[in-house]
Amino acid sequence: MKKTVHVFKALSEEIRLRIMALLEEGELCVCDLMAVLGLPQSTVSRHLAYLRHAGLVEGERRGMWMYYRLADRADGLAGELRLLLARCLPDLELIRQDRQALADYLARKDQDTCN
Amino acid sequence: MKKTVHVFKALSEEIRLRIMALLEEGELCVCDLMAVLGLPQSTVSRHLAYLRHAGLVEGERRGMWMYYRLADRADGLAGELRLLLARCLPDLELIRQDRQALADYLARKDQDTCN
DNA sequence: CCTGTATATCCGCATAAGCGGATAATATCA
DNA sequence: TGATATTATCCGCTTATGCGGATATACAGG
Repeated sequence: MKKTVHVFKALSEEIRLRIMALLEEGELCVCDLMAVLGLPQSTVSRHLAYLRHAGLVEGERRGMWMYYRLADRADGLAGELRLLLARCLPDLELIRQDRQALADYLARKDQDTCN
Repeated sequence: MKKTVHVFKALSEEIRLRIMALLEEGELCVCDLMAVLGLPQSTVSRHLAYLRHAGLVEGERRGMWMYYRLADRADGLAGELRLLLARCLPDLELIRQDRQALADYLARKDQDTCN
């Protein structure tokens, strides 16, 4: 029961819902999320840690970067909630804005790499 | 977005999840929930108010009693969450115990009425 | 009205949770 | 090893949340 409550708590915060929606687009590192959300690093890392402890997200270090993605083998509740979020979050204007900001950011990032 | 967060907050509390599971069995008044959960009246009423404000539950006064039930016309998110809870909550031992306690309580109640 | 019952709300208190700058830990590269 | 970049954690602070006794409100019956 504690675990169930913890999963719901993890999703009952605006920034964490926005992060979940962004990770739905694919894995991202902390600095990607900082740039798109416009939030300080400690805030982003803290929320990612919360989501990770709830089993909703998993991280993998590659070099200096920590890449986060939605947890693959999410058990019953977490898995169902992921599907639910995928259906319901795009209804929210702020979520759509974030996803557009992510697309813009990734385009800019790729372009810079070519310079 | 605030509404979405509010709905998740409503479900990220043990007592409120237990209440949701009990109301899945049918409408109940505050004193029924007090008896089954073994909690003081102010605590039960407060949690019911929280669930009501989140649109997950609705109440109807009949005489001296307020009967609460799961909200019928739950919109997108609330509706999806109700289905999800119906699937996932019975996995939890505490929830099954509560439902058994409810069944016992209702049986006793009916019997007393016949006296 | 007055009394008793059921429920909602108020209140002060204790704990939890979010914030973001500061610091520590980890990794890369010279 | 030293300098730099990325991320995690610590810290003090503020706000939010839950608690349950006390009080207020709503209703039924005399």
